[in-house]
Amino acid sequence: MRQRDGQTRATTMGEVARAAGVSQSTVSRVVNGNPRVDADVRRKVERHIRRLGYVPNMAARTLVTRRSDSVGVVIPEPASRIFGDPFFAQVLRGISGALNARRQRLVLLIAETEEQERGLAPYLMAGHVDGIIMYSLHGDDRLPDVLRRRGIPVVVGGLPPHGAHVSFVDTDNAGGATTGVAHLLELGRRVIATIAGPQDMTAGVDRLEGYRDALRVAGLEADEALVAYGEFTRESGVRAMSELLARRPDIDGVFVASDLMASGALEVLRASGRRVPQDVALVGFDDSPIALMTEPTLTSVRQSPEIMGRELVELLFGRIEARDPVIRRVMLATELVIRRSSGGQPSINA
Amino acid sequence: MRQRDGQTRATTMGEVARAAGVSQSTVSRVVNGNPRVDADVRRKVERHIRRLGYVPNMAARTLVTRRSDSVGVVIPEPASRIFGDPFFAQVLRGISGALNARRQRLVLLIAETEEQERGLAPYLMAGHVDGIIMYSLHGDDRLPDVLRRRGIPVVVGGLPPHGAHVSFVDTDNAGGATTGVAHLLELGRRVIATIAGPQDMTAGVDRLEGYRDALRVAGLEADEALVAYGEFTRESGVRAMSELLARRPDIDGVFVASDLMASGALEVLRASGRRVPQDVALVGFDDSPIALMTEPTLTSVRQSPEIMGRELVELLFGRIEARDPVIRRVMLATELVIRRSSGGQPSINA
DNA sequence: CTGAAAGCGCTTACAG
DNA sequence: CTGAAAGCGCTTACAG
Repeated sequence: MRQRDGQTRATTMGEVARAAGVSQSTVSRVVNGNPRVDADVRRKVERHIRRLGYVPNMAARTLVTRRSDSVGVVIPEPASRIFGDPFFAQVLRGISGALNARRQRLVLLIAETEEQERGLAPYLMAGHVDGIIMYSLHGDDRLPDVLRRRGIPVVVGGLPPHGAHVSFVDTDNAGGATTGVAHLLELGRRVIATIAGPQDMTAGVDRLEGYRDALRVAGLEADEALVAYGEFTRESGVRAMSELLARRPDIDGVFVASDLMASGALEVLRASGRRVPQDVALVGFDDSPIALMTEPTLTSVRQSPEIMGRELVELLFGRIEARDPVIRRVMLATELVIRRSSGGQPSINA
Repeated sequence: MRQRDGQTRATTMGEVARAAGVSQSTVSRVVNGNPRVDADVRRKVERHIRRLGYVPNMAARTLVTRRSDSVGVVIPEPASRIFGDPFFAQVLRGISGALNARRQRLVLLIAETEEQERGLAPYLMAGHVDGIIMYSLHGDDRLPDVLRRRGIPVVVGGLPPHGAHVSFVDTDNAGGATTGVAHLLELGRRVIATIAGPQDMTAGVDRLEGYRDALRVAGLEADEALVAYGEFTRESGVRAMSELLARRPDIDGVFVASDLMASGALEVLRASGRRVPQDVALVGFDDSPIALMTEPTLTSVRQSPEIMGRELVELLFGRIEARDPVIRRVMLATELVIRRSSGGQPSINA
């Protein structure tokens, strides 16, 4: 049915019903796979649905069922990180795959500023999504809690900075960092610096804690001159490594809280005339595709962003479907992948 | 209002109306910023809206206005590429930013298989989105045309493989490739190979054509032994470079149709004992963040994925709002950014 | 400027 | 197994 504006008006359920000589209720039952429909009637209705190109109107359905079959994914992160760091895309892929399997849609909501994030709240509460996944939370982001209080199912990737009143999936950041630093210690490094992540994110805090734990266990005293901070970007890795070298030129090992920052650190080390790993051994975090692109390739703590995405979806639907009020915490293990930047014995899976 | 299941039932417009002692029509006018409302009445209604935490139900609104205020973004691409190649995220960012500015929502639809893509059609036609953006099209993807015939506004990133019946934004792939190869020629290279992209994508075809044009203009004869094909992934770059070296060990320049493939090619060149750029000069395409991570850094043809994203949104809303039936083609310029992998005089913007 | 009423296209008891 | 009817929460002529 063509209208003045060239837009094709969609066929309605009532039209299908009339064409097939049945009631609208029957068409609805056929469309929704209700088994209590006579096989012949079903076939007839299906034929007319195909012939007329009928597609159910989602808005009408949502209005009555209160299910939109879509999930909002909120990433409060500025441009600079989202498109530089493979992590975001990988988590998103995990989410997308799991959602596809459930025939649910993904509404992507990137909030580059706090103001934009605040603007999201009304939308998220308007029933356009059945549940919400957030990840890469900063500081005291109140949105998860606001949504939860509204009764909207929400789950979070990464331990929320101010504790969790919602279910979340986290990586064993501290454990992973400890393993990375322990590796450097085993290789005989003794002046081990770290480039930590942002301290308003638990991933940043926990990886730094893991670094400190490993040194403490090894009986090495903590030296704040060996700690520099970045924002999980390449440029901040460049800056942080320069600072560290200026403060402690005798550094012989560096644990960097992300591969992207490690790639920046590597550049600075090389520019300073140091050989990696001979003079300075380097360990990154993420085991992202970047780890294979640098020269030398990066030893890195592998996390599983795709699995995190998948688990977030499972957790969310636990809440949505079972109305499960329990707060669940899923912790994902890490694994050290040894490559050339540390000079260790390469892993099989490197 | 708390229900049995702990879900908070949303306040309706009627409840706000009753509380404020006005009609539902008036509340609707206030919510939608209709100017024909008495200032005092408006204030009173707004107070009750805030007090009750009223948020309009999108499904109900969509049902009558036929506008969902959301846009579907369809990327028909397997996992391997989407999360390895910064290009996708960058285009997405451009789209997301432009959509945010218009207060429109982004429904992300990743189709990893043709079957999944087919499954998208009913959803896209169910009125859940006001328009559709597709990019990274392969082969004879019929979806844009199917949607167009349904009267659904659709625009495409990259020239559609089988010609365009829809508006699109494309990069000057051929021109960019020609510039890249001309750069190698100017540096005195004479045995210039190429790693082309997939030939079921116009970006792949056009960049190869640009390579051939540049050689033809220079009076060099075409040699198919100098052409290898990849799929815009790092691994395919590794494979293709190995093939090329086996066929023509005398190669002294390579134009690679993407930075990700170039990073793979670089690894093979280095492993073969060749120095880059002294023995083999390398030019990539994209000027993605990867170009800065390799050693040496990559000379590359810069394209503007974020601008592509933004332009796609503009084009789409031209269709949606003006019911503009004209097919528009937007062509984005490229720029050669010279870094160390080609051994040329570095650009200021490198 | 304001309100009563119809209608958007579905689903879902309810009755048969 | 099938149908008539109510209702989901809005917007929008229409009348005043």
